[in-house]
Amino acid sequence: MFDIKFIRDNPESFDESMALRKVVPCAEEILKLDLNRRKAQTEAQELQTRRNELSKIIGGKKSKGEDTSAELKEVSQSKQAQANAEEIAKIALKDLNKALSVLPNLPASDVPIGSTEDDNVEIKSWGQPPNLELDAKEHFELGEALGQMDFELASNMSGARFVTLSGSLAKMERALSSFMLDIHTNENGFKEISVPLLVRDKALYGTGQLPKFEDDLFKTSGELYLIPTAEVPLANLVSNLIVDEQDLPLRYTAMTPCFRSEAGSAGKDTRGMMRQHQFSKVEMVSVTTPESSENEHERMLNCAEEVLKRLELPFRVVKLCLGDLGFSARKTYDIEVWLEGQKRYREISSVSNCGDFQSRRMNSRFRSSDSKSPRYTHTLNGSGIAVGRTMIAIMENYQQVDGSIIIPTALQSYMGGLRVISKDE
RNA sequence: GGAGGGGUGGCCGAGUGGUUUAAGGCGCACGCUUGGAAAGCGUGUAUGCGUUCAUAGCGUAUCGAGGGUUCGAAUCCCUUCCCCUCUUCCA
Repeated sequence: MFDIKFIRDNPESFDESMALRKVVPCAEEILKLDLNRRKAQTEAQELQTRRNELSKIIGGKKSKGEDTSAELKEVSQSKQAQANAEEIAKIALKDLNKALSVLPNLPASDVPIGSTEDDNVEIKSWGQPPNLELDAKEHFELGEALGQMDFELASNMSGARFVTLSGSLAKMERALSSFMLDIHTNENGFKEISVPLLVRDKALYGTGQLPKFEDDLFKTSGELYLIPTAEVPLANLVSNLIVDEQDLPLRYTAMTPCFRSEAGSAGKDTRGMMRQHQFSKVEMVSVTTPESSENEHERMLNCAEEVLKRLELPFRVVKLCLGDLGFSARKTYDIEVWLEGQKRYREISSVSNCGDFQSRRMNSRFRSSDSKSPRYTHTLNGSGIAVGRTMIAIMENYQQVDGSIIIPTALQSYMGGLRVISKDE
């Protein structure tokens, strides 16, 4: 959501920035609504001022038993005009908010030009692809051969894009969740939160999933939606709050299942656990001052990278180009992990700085000593990291000729000391 | 699920149609006082929007939220959200 005052002052540069994100110029139309609203509001307020005066006079006169018919007449005459002005102002505000609510965030100045993921820019890489001597298999082949990953059982009860894990693979999902949360809470200063998995539309509006992306969400028969990421409940922890500057940054983390309808991704990653309706993810959210969000962004990226480093999984980091940028983000880094079975890097974490975009929608502010009125916070979110895809990476990169999986050293204590997952365990 | 009670400023709390432009207290900030502190005294202490060069003034709205009645609503009516108590059911 944007500051209407900013658009008022910079309509041309606003349209130019929006054009980068393939949004047709709309500043003129928006400012027209804004002008109508202000005109009508000013008119209504002036009439209200007079009405308030008259009411006070009437009150005074009535208490003394004096005649008030003149005042009553004046009020009744202006009543309709005021109601009209109020109605116009109300509709204009509604239209204005509607128009603003579907506009994506403005990209940061250093976001690369480009329209597809091929235009993303690699900024660093870590580790070397293992380049196994064997004919590397994909995770679902390995998992099914181990008898611990079953897509058919899941689809029988839930349909496509679900999986059941069993035995050591089921345990690995739990182990990874604890492993990641421990890093973020013990070393990175994030506070662990247990959050609701069902939220109202208001919360999803705050983080930007609504009103534009309802199709990507699962909605219950009531008014609640299943969360597509813990970013939603974590960011909304600060909605409608004014926090003290000294309490910033706020850093939250949570492990939750995430639910996505995957509308529009038919045919994409249909095999395996790559793209499911339900998956586990550890999420990080930071709430900062505008001055420190850039640094926090780099910090959060490091926090996510650290998980892969400990697991000794090779990865690279790309900066998303304009066309690949999410709706609420002004800048995003994706971490892509090497998958030996696919022989390519695949997204395993997305770390975004949303600037004040979500904060305006959520009305999340902070009070600082150098400003009389509260200012909007900046919000950042990042996967820390996707648990399901981490399992895929471990399986594919640590596979052995006999189909067993070596467990990364750092994870072994979380697996009760287990070092290898094999079929005859 | 059933019955009842309640949501007022940072906090507590008064207020059932008109000097409430929300009493009073606490907290906080500044000032006076003091050798210094406490106490005391004084002043100030919300947010949005509009107007504006202005984060100065002025206007307007906000007593959980949204509508309504009225010349006038914290107060009356309707809808809705949340909290509490009892009861019921349940992990």
